[in-house]
Parts: sequence; C-alpha cells; structure tokens
Amino acid sequence: MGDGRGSGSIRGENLLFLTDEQLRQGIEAMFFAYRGFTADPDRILTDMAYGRAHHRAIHFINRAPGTTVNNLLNILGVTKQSLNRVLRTLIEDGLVESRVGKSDKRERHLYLTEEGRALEGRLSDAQRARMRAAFRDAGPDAVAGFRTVLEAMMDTEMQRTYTRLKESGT
Amino acid sequence: MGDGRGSGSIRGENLLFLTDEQLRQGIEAMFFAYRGFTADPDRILTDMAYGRAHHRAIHFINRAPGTTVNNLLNILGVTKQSLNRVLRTLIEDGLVESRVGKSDKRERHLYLTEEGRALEGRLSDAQRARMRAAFRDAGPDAVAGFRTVLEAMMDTEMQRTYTRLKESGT
DNA sequence: AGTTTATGTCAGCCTTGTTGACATTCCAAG
DNA sequence: CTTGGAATGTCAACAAGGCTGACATAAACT
Repeated sequence: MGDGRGSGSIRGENLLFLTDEQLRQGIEAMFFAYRGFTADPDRILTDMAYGRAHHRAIHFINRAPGTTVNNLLNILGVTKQSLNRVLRTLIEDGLVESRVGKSDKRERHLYLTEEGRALEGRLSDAQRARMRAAFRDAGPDAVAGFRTVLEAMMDTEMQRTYTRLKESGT
Repeated sequence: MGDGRGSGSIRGENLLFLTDEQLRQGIEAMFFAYRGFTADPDRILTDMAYGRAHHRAIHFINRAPGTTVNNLLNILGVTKQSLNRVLRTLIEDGLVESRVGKSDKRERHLYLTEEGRALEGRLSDAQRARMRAAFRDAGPDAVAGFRTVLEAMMDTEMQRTYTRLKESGT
C-alpha cells in the first residue's frame, strides 16, 4: 500500500481500475460530488434558521414516520445531545411532533407535521432534481454501478441500516 | 416534481430508475457512503490536533505541489479566513512549507514537507484501502458508472476543477 | 501615482459535533 | 414490591470549522 503503483497491474488481469491514481480520482470525485449533493438544500436552509443537521432529521423522520429517538440516533450517527438540540427546535417550530410510545412510554415517536412535510418536500425536491438530472445523464447502467460502489463503501453496520430502509420503501 | 411518482413510468421508456423512490435510495446511499468515506482518515486525525479540514488541505497540496493559496481556496470552496486558520497550524507544525512566488511575489506557493508527506501517506492509505476494497468488490463496470454519476452530480464549476486535476495526474 | 490583486490577520458569530453529569420515567428481573 | 437498568431529556462547557467584516501589507498593473 502506498507504493505509488497500487494493487493494479501486478497480475496479468485487467485491474488497472485499482491503481492509486484511479483511487485518488474516485476520492476526489466523492469530495466534489458531495458538495453538489448538499448544495441545493443548503441554499434553502440558510434562509431559515436551519442547517444540514435539521435536513437530515427531517429526511429520516419522513422516511420512517413514528421512528424513535434512539433509532434516529443510530441512523444519523450523532450523540443524543446533538440530535436533541436539533429536534427541540423542530418541535418548538411545529415541524415535528413527538408522541409518547403506547407500549413503551419511555420512547418518543417522531412524526412530521403538515408544515414539516411541506419543508421536507421543498428540500427533497431540490435534492432529487439534481440527482434525477445526474441519473438521467448517466443512464441506468451507470446508476446501478454508482449504487453498487456506494454500498461497498459503507461500514457494514450502515449497510444494514441502508438496506433495511431501502426494503421498507414501497 | 414531488408528485410521488417522479419522472419515471410516464412514457413507455424504461425510466424506472428515475422514480422518486430510486432517487431517494440514491440520496441515502450518498449519505451513508460519505460517512464510510471519511471514517478512516477521521479516526487517524482525532488522535492528533487535526480535523477533516486539515486532511483536505494536505490532500490537495500533495496533489498539486506549488499551488497558490488562491487556487486552493477555489478547490476547497471555503473562505480564506477558514483556510488560513488550517494552513497556519500546518505551517507552524512543519507539515506545509509556504514559499514566496518568483514571478509574482504576492503569491505563496504551498508544498508538503517530508513530515507532511508522511501524514498524507497515512491518510491516503487509509482512505484508498476502503476505496480499493469497494472498487474491487464492485468491479470495473460499476466503478465506471460510479464515476459517471458523481461527475454529473457536481456543479459545472467543480466539474471543471475535477477534470483539470484528473488530467494533471500522471 | 493610484488602483487592483493576493495574502494574512484580528475579532466575533453560528452550526454542529463532542463529553460529562444528572433527573425522570418506567420496564423487567429478582 | 423493590431495585437495576434502559430510554429519554436537559444543562453546561467546549472544539472544529464554517461564516462576515474590517483592516494591513506588498506587489503588480495601468
């Protein structure tokens, strides 16, 4: 590793896509693309008093209505204090509703209010528009490859979370 | 937009990969994958007094030795004050060297020192290892698709920066 | 000579992450 | 029934790393 050549071109196979240079290009592509990925929702959010953390919370509450705080914590990978600050403002502002659990009253189940869904829609539309344009330009085969590589790049724990969410989708 | 069906399945073409559900999965894949993407270098950096911002600066100085501050600013997309804070600590700690420009003495050209290259290597190796594993698992066709979609997701300005960097690589 | 450009720096603010400590509620095991 | 532990909320303090605004300096350009 770090020998300036990478693992490619050692055996006779066609592993040129694994050279350090190819990997570096992949790394830089991730960096620049993620900027684009977040740019549109960020622009909407700065007008309000919200940031990217609020967007993430709203996204996943919308995705899995009734999710518990603990579940959301695991998905987002932040501390409960960090999430709580965000959640508190969203609840105060009437975008998120927190209901005490029926079977386990310690748990809080989170739902978007009408207003919350409205904001979620605006943010999603902006983000999806860019994703849709990218997908359309690239074509279905490229999109399949895109998803395959991204999945392989996740921690195994996040891979499971991602798959669970994916399968819960219609 | 936001009609719950997306642009797919309207015409008879095979555009099912453009449904809102597919786009949402792409969005979530980006989110979870980016976490994995930064996880390994982040672990190394927290042991030192450095963060992700230092990593980015080191990466691109290594990528384009002798780059000016202004050029780096454009690549990273942050303010000069933000970059300067990071750069100052790296120079003080002897990881980065700043040389006054020859033709234009206002410019500072940035280089990694021996020590800087050592840290860059550690960080790159960690990040490349994950990228390499993902690329290997996914195969060359998936990797090509991955890069195509990421490029299409960038702002056009960043696309140009990315391409310029790519072409400057051996 | 005057203007513009590249850079550095100081001060202050915001978001969003962290840790640690502690209170409350309440399920579940002994 | 009591008690231990889990889930949640909250307070305080702190750090990284974004931001803006203001200002200084040196060099280049016109």
